[in-house]
Amino acid sequence: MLGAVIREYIATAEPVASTQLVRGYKLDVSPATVRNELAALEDAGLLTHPHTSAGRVPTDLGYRYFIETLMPSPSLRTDEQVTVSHQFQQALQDTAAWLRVAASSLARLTSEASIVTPPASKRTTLRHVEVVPIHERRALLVAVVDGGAVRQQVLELGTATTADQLRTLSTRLTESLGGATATKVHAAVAAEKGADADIARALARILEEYDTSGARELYVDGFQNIMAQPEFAESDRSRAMLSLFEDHTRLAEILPLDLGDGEVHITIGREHRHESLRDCSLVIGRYGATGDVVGFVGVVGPTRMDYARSIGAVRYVGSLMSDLVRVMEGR
Amino acid sequence: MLGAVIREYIATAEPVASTQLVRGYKLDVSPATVRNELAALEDAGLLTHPHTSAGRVPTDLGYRYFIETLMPSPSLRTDEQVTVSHQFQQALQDTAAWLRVAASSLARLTSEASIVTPPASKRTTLRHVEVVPIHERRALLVAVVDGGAVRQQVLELGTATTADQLRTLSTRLTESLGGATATKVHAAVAAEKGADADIARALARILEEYDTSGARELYVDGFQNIMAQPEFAESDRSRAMLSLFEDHTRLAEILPLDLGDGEVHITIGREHRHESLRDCSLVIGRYGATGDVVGFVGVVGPTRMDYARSIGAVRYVGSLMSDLVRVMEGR
DNA sequence: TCTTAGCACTCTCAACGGGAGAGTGCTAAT
DNA sequence: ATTAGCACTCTCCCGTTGAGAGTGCTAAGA
Repeated sequence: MLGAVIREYIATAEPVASTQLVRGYKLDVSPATVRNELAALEDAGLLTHPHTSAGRVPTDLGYRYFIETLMPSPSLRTDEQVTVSHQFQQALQDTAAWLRVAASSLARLTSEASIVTPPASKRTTLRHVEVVPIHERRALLVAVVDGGAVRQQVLELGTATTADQLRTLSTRLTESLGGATATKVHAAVAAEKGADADIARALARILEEYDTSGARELYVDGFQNIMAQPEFAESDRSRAMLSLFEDHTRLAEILPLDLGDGEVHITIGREHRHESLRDCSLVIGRYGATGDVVGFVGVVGPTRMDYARSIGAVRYVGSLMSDLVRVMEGR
Repeated sequence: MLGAVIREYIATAEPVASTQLVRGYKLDVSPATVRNELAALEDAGLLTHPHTSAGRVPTDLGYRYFIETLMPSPSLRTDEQVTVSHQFQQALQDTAAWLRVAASSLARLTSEASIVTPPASKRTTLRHVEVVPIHERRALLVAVVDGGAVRQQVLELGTATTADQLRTLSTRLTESLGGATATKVHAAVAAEKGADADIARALARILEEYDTSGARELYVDGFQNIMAQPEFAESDRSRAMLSLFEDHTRLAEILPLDLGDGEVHITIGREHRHESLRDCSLVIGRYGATGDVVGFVGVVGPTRMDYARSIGAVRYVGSLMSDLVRVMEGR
């Protein structure tokens, strides 16, 4: 019965009436009987109604109970999986596009807003260092880190340096610092002298930036999907959410950093700490390979959301992202 | 007088009444006189009023006239320039952060939404090629292009290859293809054989992607600023705009691709082709160095916007971005 | 004991109307 | 050319009203 109310409410966004349930689900009982049942569910705290003569609406607790005991097992249709997986194949070459593709796939699959963070690692290691000449006293430091991400930085060189010298330097740095963590690179700074120490310091900083597990970057897509929902009709609702996502420093407060691999974490309505997420639910999954490299994919929408679908989509896209990370790790 | 109406309307978002002008600007005439003048401006098409007994509101044409003849010369205060320039200094090292910093600076300066596109070039040249080993049969192709942008791509290698072989290959590719445009790289594909031809093809594709002048990427910030404005109280207004910015393929329709260097292009309300920008104005500037490398910085807001401020901010941030591009070009 | 028909009750929502207030346009006087 | 005075118009707010929806309760029936 609770399932029927939730299904109906998800579809219509209107409070569900007793007669509506009898008709819609061909129940062999009268509306009055249904009303009794609904009243019981309301006493249990799983439903409410906005005013005396309105139909029933699920509470946050109702959704929670539904998800944990009644919900059909979440999975995508095979053809949807194929479509998404195909898009990932296409983006396989261009690593910069992965996160965009993940976000847009999730948004399209669920018709909600999606969020994706880049992979971060607790102990990022350096894979390759290249110093590319720009000018005789200026160069671009390109660092490829474990997981395949590339970071670049402009270097001001103290002395004029030729391309050949830079190439030698690159080779040397890659060999001496390849596989090193931030702390190891820091240790190596002492061994280097003069300008090279500056470069080592810059590398250490780059690695450290990756080590901070809080995501500094966030890919959001499909925000307009949820803005179209009636619960966001007043623009200050969506504005509050948008401001949360535009301010990347507050992101860590949302992400379930202790999430296990392959698990999906769901927060519903008032379970959130943030006032602005009061009427929203988050479905967040973790991706990554060894447990060292970790990123998040998720879906944001009104509490009235198709949880089975969202969970299925988050799981699937998360698994695809994990595959990509594994590819970049050389497995 | 037009200036006074516009100033007042920008500040209050309410239709401006004759008495309000007399009081606010200490005019030595009666409200009736002001009304006569306002009526004349309305006949000229520079003002309207929403209904008979309401104050005056500027028309798109009114704003246009204001900008072109009456507006105070747009520039930022020195301390604001210093603040922004300082933020750019801080981000100087991390090239990936430039665009983010530009977008957030613009948003903060103007309290509007800001848009920034990455620099693109009509004839991108290759600066450096590096093939980084991931696995014995898999590598990461890292290409540094003219302007300092870095693109990466996963390569499946036909045969097992050692790190040393890849290093030699990188050096050879950098030397033979350094400074080459997409077409030249294409020509070189023929000369290469086997797996190396694949790599060359990938490089050519990367360069071509940069050559398409339409921006594929867009940094947006401060969207919540304009959502707070009364003209966006109904959420479908802002939703329409958001959908325009989320769909990057439609961006080229907005950007004034033929804009001269250092110029600022302004479109007001119904001057836009897009229905969803009907009540918005865009202030867009171009940045870039030689004219080869080109990107856009801009501000989006309601037509009721502080144009002087927006133009000043766009000009200044644009010039800072141009400086950065010049740095990356080695000058 | 469970179900259900019947009915009173409550609350929302849309439509209507009137009155206050704001601001204009016009006219006539200076 | 300016302006005082005034009628006119339109919005906005507020209270009222009636229809409609849906419930809760009660009492009768299986």
